[in-house]
Formats: sequence, structure tokens, C-alpha cells
Amino acid sequence: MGTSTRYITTPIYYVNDRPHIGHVYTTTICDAWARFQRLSGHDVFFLTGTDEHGQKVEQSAEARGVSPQELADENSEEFRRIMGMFNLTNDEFIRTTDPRHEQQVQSLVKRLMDSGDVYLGTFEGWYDAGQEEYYTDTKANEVEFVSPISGKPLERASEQNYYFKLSAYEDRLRKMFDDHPGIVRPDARRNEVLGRLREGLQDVPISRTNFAWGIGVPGADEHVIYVWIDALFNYITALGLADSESQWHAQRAGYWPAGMQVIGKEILWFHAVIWPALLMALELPLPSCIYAHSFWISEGQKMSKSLGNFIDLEELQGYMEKYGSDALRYFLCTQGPLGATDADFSRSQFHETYTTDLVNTVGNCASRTSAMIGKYCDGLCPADTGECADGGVDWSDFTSAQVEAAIDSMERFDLSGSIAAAMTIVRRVDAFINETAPFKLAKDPEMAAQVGDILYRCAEAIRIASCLLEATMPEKILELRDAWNLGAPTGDLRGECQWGRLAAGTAIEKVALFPRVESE
RNA sequence: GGCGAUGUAGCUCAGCCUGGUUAGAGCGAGGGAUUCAUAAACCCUAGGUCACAGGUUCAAAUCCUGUCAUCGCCA
Repeated sequence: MGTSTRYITTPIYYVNDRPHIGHVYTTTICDAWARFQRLSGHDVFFLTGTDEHGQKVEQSAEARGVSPQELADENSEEFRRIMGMFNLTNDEFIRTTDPRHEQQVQSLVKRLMDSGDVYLGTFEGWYDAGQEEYYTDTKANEVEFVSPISGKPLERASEQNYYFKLSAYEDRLRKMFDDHPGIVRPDARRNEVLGRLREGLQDVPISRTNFAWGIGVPGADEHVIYVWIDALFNYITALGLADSESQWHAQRAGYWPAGMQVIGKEILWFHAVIWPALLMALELPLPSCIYAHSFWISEGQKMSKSLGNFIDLEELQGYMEKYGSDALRYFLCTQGPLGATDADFSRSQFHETYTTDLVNTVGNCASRTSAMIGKYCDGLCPADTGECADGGVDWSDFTSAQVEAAIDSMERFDLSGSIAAAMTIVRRVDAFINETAPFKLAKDPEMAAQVGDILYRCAEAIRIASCLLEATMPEKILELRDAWNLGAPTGDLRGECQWGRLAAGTAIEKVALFPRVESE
């Protein structure tokens, strides 16, 4: 398999929010994917960052008596901090206040103005002066033309804005979904988009004039580019696509188009419709997949400010301290809301998953195998003499089938499926030990070669499974690599997972990878 | 209000499209046996009105209609 480039993005996180499990989740699943691709030898670029413009940031800054830039600097730093805290290996952290981004956004908007995809239009509607917001006719009628907040009458007002000619892309977007049904996933999300698409598309305003914290429209400084448009462009400005003279362009332009753009379901419309249309207008290739995951709920309840049950960084750190960083990653990747429905984050389920999968399965299997090699083989990996009862397993075929399944699943961004394939190997080793009972055979000195042969298969299968789990649990697998003298990853995952790579004579030290944790 | 999805063992879900053996899996729970291992792996068990009510059919979790609940998107 040849090397290729793989570009994966998270949304950029809005600095007006506090970081919480949602941000950590999205970034973690992208990180697991990125690591897996790197282990497979691909040239990966993994991007995340912060979205820093907009009225809300301006208002929050004002409320705190600091400049918007100061607020953005401070909160962006918070988000950057979580990358290290959670072992996240993003290749760049882009900020929308970076001049390199700002300048490229202006140049992109200029291109759209020149091509006629962005035009100056007039918007007229019912304006709530207190809220600085417009109501649609139907909504205005509903509230009887009186502000529901201030009680003052709504005013008929109009303003000029720049619009993106989204309506012109309706047919091409439909064709995109016909030709590339996998471009928006999971299916339920694509269907939502298709449903809305059937209702027709309106042009979308891409500038505002009622605040200043943002990127100016080229040649019309009183207009600020709407934060959404500004933010979407990060995916290509970080690659320097709009500045061919830049270093970013020189080093990164080849990563476009993205293979995987992961988002939360709340921002589906912007990414599934407006973003592709913008790219079409710019005559840039489309990403292969926009993956919209669902949300975490907390102990069976929706997370909300009023309930105060947000799983925040402190909470997540608590889990890491108690169970380890890899356990948190494993839980997020296997139990997370990658599908169309939300997933529950509960203490009991976390504990159960940790104990069942990591302590009792991965940890225990590695432990019993290495303990037996210690006892019966002087701690040295026995040779594959081929004389043991295979326990009905063709290990080479079996493991390579699981390896392929794990790679295929990861390709489809099915993290839990990929991990499940690795776990299938581990469970098979456990069953094999029970079936062949090397601990019984070991009582008869004449059976030593057979015992060694069985244990070779166990150790080798675990080694292969560990390669597949490394992207999800990098620290623990490194611990195993050290204890079993497996060396460093080679960048050829398939090759590394070939049966028989484990050399006889390798010193294998007993491991206890996942300590049992008391439940509360 | 419009469109759509879901509702199956304590929990998470498969099965439903292409109706027909005693409705399945994983986890949890209870019991057993064993010791290489992190009281772990293994074996057995769990008697769930397949949301509810009708209908079609020789036969429905599986098709049709209605009701309720939950959720998503839109207004």
C-alpha cells in the first residue's frame, strides 16, 4: 500500500465557549484517526483551532472590560492547553485572528465578489432595536410586532449586506449528493440535508454592519464578514490555499481536499451545504466526507447550563487521574455518539467499560500470557515450532482478517468497529488459552515445546492487536512495547501486523497494563 | 404546525426491507467449575405483553392504519 496524504479537520472552536467534553470528544476521535493513519505510513495533516470573531466575542469582551483580542487570546489559549492535556497531536492550531488567515479570507471573498458569487443586496425586515436583531415576517406577526424582550414596537428597517449566491448552487449540490452519497455522514444526517434542500435555497448574507469585531469586506470596511464564513475558510487558509506565495501554501497545499471533516450535528447545514457551495464557487475540489457526530448526554440527561451537569475539563481530568488518559480515549472512541443518536456519559458505564474491556480483557490477557512466558519460558519469547495444537485457529489468516477489518473500519471512520476487530483478536487469545490449557501442559516437562508453541501464538496475536489499538491508547501500548521489547512503530502497520514478526528469544516482561479501579 | 426517525431482556442494541423452527448478542445479575492471570478467562441460567390498539394473513416483532412516548430537522 502506497503512502498518501490524509487531511482531517475538527471544527474550530468558538472562543466564547468554555471547553467541555464536546470539544475534547471531537478532537480525540480525530486524533485517534490521525494517529492510525500515521501508523499506517500516511502523510497526515490534522488541523484544529479557534474561531475568534463575531458579535458575541465583542460583547463578552466589552462586558469584561477587555478588548476582543485579549479575550480571544486568553480563551484560545484555554483550547490550546487541552491539546496537550489530552494527548492530542494536531499538526496546526489555527486562529481566525491570525493575520495569515485574515488576509486569505479577504482574498477569498474578493474572488467571490469578482466572480459574482457575492453581491451587495438589501435586506428589509422587522427590527428589534434593543436586541439588534431582525425577525422574519411570520415571526414578527407571531409576536404582534412587539419585541418579546423589551416590549417596544418592532421597526420596519432595512440594511445592505453582502450575499452569497447559494441559490445558484442548488442543482450542483443535488448532483453532489447523487454522485457522492458518502459526502455527508451518517446517512440520517444526509437525509436531513436532502430534506431541507428540497425546500429550496435562499442566498445567505455573509456580512454584518452592526458590530466591528471581524474581518472587513474588501473595499467595504463598514461591513464585517459574517463569522461563519470567516470560520469555514479556516480549513483552506491553514493550507495557504488563498496565498500561493506563503510558506503554508508551499508546505501544505497538497493536503487539500480533506479526507475527513468532522463536525458536531449542530453545524451540519453550514458544512454540508454552504461549505461545499463555497468551494464550488471557488472552483476548489470538495472534501471526501463531512462526518457529523451526535452529542454526549450526561448521566441520562441532556447537558445544560441550568442543570449544571456539563462534563467539563475538571470532570474529565478526574477520570484521567483515576483511570488514565488512554482509558478516557478508549471510552470516547468506543462508546461515543458517532452515529445519529446521542450517547450517554455515565460514571457507571465508564467504569464498566474500563473494567470489562481494558482490565479483564486486554490487560488480563497480556498479563496471563506474559506471566506464563515468565514461568515456563524463562521470560523469553518461545519459538514458533508449529507443533502445538492450533486450537482450531489458523492464526495467520485469522489475525490478518481482523487487521484488514480494523483498517477498513478506520477508513470509514468507524472507530468502534476498528477497535472491535482488535478486541476480537484478544478475546480469541483468551479462548485459545482456555482451550489448549498451556498451564496444565506445563506440568509435564515433555510438553515444554508445545507449551512454548502455544505461548508464542498468544504473544504474537496480542502484539498484533496492540498495533491496532495503538492509535486509541498510545501510552499503554507504548508500555507494552517497552515491556515486551517490541520496538517502535515502523510506519507500515500492515507489515507490522504480519503473523510471525515476533522474534523468538525476545525478552518478555510481565505486564499489568490496566490496574483495577475500585468503583464508587 | 410540517417532514422524518425511534420505541425489542436491568442497560446498549441486532432482527423488521425479502412475514413462518422454542425472539437473539454484548454488558450487568445469579449459580458452577478452574487457577496461567489484575477474585481475571471458561461453563450454565436469566422466563422480555417485541410501546399501545386495531387490521391484513393459514401465520406478524416483521406488512397496513390509528394512538401514545421520546428524539431530530424545519416553521
